[in-house]
Amino acid sequence: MLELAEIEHTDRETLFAEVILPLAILKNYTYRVPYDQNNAIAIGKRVVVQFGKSKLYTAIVKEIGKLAPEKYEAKYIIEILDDRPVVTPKQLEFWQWLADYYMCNIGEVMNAALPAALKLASETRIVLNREYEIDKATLHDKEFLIVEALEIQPELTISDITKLLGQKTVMPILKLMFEKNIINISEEVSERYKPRRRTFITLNPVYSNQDNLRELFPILEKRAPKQADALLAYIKLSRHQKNVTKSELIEESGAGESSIKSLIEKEIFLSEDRSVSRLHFEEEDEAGDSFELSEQQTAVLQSIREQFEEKDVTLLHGVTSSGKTQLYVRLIEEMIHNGKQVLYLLPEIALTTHIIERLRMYFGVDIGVYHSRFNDNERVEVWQKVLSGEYKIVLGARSSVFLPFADLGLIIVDEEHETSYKQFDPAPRYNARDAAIFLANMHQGKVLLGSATPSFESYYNARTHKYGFAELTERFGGVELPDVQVVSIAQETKQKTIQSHFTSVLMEGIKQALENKEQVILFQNRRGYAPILMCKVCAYTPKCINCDVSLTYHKSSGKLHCHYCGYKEDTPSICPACGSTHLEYKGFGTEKIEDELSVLLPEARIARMDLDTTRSRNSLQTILNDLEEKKIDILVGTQMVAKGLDFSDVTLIGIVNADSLLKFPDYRANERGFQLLAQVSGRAGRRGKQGKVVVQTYDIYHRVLKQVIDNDYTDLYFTEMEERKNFKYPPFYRIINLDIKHKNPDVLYNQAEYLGARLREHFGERVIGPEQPLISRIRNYYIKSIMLKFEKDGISIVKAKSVLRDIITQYYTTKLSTGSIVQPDVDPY
DNA sequence: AGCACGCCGACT
DNA sequence: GTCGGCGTGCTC
Repeated sequence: MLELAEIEHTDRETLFAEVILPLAILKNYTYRVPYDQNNAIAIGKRVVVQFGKSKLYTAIVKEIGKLAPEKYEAKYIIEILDDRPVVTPKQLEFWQWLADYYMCNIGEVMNAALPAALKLASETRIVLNREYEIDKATLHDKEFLIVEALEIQPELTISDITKLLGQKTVMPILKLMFEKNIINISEEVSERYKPRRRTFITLNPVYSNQDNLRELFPILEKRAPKQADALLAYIKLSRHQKNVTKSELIEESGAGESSIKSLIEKEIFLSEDRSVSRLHFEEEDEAGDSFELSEQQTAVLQSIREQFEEKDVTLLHGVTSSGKTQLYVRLIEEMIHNGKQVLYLLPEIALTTHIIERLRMYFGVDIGVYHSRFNDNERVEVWQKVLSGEYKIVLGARSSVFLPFADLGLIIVDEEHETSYKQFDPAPRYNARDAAIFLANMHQGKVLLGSATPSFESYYNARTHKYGFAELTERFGGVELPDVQVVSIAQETKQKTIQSHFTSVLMEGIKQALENKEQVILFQNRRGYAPILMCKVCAYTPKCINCDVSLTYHKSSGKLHCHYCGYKEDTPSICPACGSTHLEYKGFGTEKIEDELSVLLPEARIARMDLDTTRSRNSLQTILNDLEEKKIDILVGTQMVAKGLDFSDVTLIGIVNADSLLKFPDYRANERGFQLLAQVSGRAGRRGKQGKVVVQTYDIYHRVLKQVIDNDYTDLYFTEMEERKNFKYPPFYRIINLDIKHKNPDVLYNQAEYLGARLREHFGERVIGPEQPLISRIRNYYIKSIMLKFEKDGISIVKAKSVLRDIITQYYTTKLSTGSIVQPDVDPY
């Protein structure tokens, strides 16, 4: 196998390219390079190949060689799509590492890594780009044909287009049309991420001279009184605010849009369109503007720099609002100065306009932003700009570790403990935080992990000096930590002071906040209305027909929903088992909280934020806008409200039921519970006013609650670590889970037992199970799981994985494995 | 992932 | 007697 550069005068030679196909298949496949393409082929370029009887795929060239495969006749590459490689050799190495580490196929990694528009396949659907006005006169014949066809039939697949044009090579045409923005890839959920734009009005500087202004007034008053009103309103508004928007001006003056337009035409007003942050951050921005680091921040920054001298990874433990972002900005600045690239990773939900604008403010517009709310065109654009080196800084979610960086100096992983960094379905089941560490290492760059509540793994690595460690203990600008109050649900129930799900303490707090025109967030970690519908007579509960779970009642749809497969059915009015009409809703979710609260507080403006209300287009931004504009008094939400969002006027947070956070059967329950509670609590309070958190629970003496009140992370850490050690859990042990699935539970039982036995032959006591998971059937597949616990030293994890891989491969060759799926999950959550 | 080949049930 | 169900195996 050789590089292009080594190949000279190869016109006569036959070259073969080993390619990666975007499929979950075990091997890579070798294709023959057409003679006239010998100079065009290169590693990292995309090629179109036929795979199987009729399918065309975009594949990536992994290696180029001269030897013809012995056992088969290689097919020809149909075409080479790129003039320059779109994937770098470093990325290919990274892909291979991910595939090995997370025990999946490199094709699956490719699938996750490449934006859809870079891997057009024959079943990819093409649509017209509605944001582009097509001038048909400029189109070539074939482009014209495609556009015409798309006007009749809004979606065409690539094979449709092949038939339409009557030729096999359609990709170059489509590629060109894609680049000219004529067409788009059809996506089910392509939600264009639009920054909010506002028109700002300023007075022409000519009129800052009082005399000129005095001259202007009488003329306007006479000829256009409305315009004079607008001008007056502007002067009034600008007296106490820096920026005046057009809409504010219209509202204040009572003048119409047209009056303002004429003033702009007369060049009395100047207008400018600017995108504005969706969230209120004036106070924080002020802190950012002055950009003076506190004494502690300066010391910590210096300490991080020193630790980077010796260590590749440093953990920054900083309480909420301690100004971690300001340190990041400093470090980014230094890296850019040294000509290196920086990747700033954030959980998806925390990627709001605010943080983007803030960084753009510091570093100008050359910041790439990459997340799933971007449509595919935009994703490809970011990809290309990272590849060309135009973007030095990328701000992105999990998948941005896949961008084609050339020289990464630093990766910042903010909120490093966030479980959303781990992808669960589909493969690759990778953790972007851990992948980032490997990626940085490949570039000889550094990693900074930041969190107010670090994951135990990272904290442990820091304590054992594998990672560097730095700590910010003061809240920036002296903002106080909120006052956390634990309230007993049991006691209030006994005293009958509880109203539906709200204790008197919480209720009083809400009323107080509403009176003060402050905002409230209520947190309930369950969506829907009621998780269980139960017959009072025979205790029957409706279950999902595909999964082993009870159905959740959703009042908004009036139906019972399955949260695992999406199945819905009508709510029965009589019990299907015994015919009784006494059906009762048990438990409660965000929908019910919202509902009951609106009865108790009819005048309050209540909104809900959970998966159901944010699924549709722009709905997340709408909710955030409404909150910012004070159109919402109380926001009821799931986890979502806790993750990285900052609302400056929220003074009260209510945890409706803390027990559901702390009592689930998982060794991480306490760690997660603490993180979530600490995070939600961090949302309360603002400068000059201490926030308040009310935690409702049945178990007021729960250890973790005390640790939350005291904000004592280290106490949590040490108590939990003792258990982790005793029960052989991370960070002392590495875990690999095997999920075995089959449609028939009896067959599955035998398969799982067989696999378990085979594994035990090699790994002995390290094998736990097979066990029945909490939810034993999803989407009609029964599930068994086997857990493997490997001690950190004494066994090579690489070797163990290779043995494991062999066992799975061998298992698939046996007749017993028929119909079963084995899914490894490395470092599961 | 697709698609074809292949072996058992309800239909013209 | 055939159409078609989806189980299984292969794709350079």
